[in-house]
Amino acid sequence: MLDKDEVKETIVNVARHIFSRFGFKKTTMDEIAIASRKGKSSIYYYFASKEEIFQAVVEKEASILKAELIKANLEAVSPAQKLKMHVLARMHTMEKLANFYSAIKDDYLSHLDFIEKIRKKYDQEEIQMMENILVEGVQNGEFEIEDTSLAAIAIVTALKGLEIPLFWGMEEKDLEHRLDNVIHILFHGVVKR
Amino acid sequence: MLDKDEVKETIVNVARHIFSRFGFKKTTMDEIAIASRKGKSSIYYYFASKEEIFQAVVEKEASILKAELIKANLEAVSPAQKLKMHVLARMHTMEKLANFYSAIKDDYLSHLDFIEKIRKKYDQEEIQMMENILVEGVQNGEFEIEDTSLAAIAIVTALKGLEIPLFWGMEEKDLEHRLDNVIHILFHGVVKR
DNA sequence: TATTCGACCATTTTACTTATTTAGTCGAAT
DNA sequence: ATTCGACTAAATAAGTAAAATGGTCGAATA
Repeated sequence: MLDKDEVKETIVNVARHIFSRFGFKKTTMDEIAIASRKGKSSIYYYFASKEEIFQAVVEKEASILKAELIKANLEAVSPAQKLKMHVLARMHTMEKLANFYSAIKDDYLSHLDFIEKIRKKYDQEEIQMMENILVEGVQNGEFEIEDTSLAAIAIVTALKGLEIPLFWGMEEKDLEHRLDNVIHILFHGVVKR
Repeated sequence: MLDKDEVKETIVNVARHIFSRFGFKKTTMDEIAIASRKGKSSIYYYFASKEEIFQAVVEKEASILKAELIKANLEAVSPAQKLKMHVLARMHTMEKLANFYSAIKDDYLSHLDFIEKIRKKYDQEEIQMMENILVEGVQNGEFEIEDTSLAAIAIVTALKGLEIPLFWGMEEKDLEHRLDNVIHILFHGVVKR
């Protein structure tokens, strides 16, 4: 017997899959209901509206990224390795999640406020994770950073900048090349004085 | 008496202005003709099609950026200053050109091939400009870079990543903050060993 | 009590037809 | 060499009726 939250999660996963094909507008509640093997009204028992399901999917996407980043962090041992793993895990996870963002391209503007809200929240968390890595590296003697807080913001900002072309379905093939560049910047810097 | 190329340039400038409001599809040749104070057929005397005008506008946008970068380069004296001026000039120019790219959002996919072609060409030139700055800095003793070629690609890639949010009309207010981060990365590096 | 369901409604979207606009042409005028 | 008005075929917008869709409700089920 599944409890309420488990059913909700199942529905969210099903919806995530469907939204990833043709976006928000072109997905119907009937589709979600059928794919969830439920009556439409049952879906409405768990979620108040299509919008609410959509928002749950967006949160799910964000939490998947977060989970992958935490996993990468735990697997790596040294701070330098953590940094590298973070960058790689982030980009490869975003590559997977890109389906969804690419599909909701047309619906993006009408959900901008919510999506930005979620992303800002998770950005803060990512910056915090990054700063922890950097602080550990400094204590470790592996890194030499003046302002870890600013550096964390700089790195996460750069990573966010890199992910966007992914969403719009361009230049995916260039991902590895871009990653090399980013890691090169982070590890060797570009201009040393 | 204006010669042919001057008239063409006038038309392109007028068209650039009009395309920047509502994009490609929602702009009519009659509008362009009226705004150019010409008959529609006269426009067709100078350009074979609406598409051709549009492409000329795209090239114009790219060449404006290039001109601004060259100007910034000439004004700065030291390589470090050139680097900083390049970044600032690029972002502030892109902020101005963002109108256009923001307006053609809906038409972007149908002109993707041409736009990408133009951008790739100018990217190459920008990377070359950047490498010249870096090489000069190394000779100067101001910079210490292992691979100036790779560094140039890395910097330009990072700048390109940063410009995209601008096109979609988001986070413009964060531009200065983002710029600070980028300059911080470039000048101080992030992780020094 | 917690959950599922079918029947139902108001609103939105689609499919289709018709009217208008638009990209592009052509021959004459300057 | 350049401009223009009149013209056409094709694309787009406007209008409308039919279908689909988001969401509700009360009864049924477990």
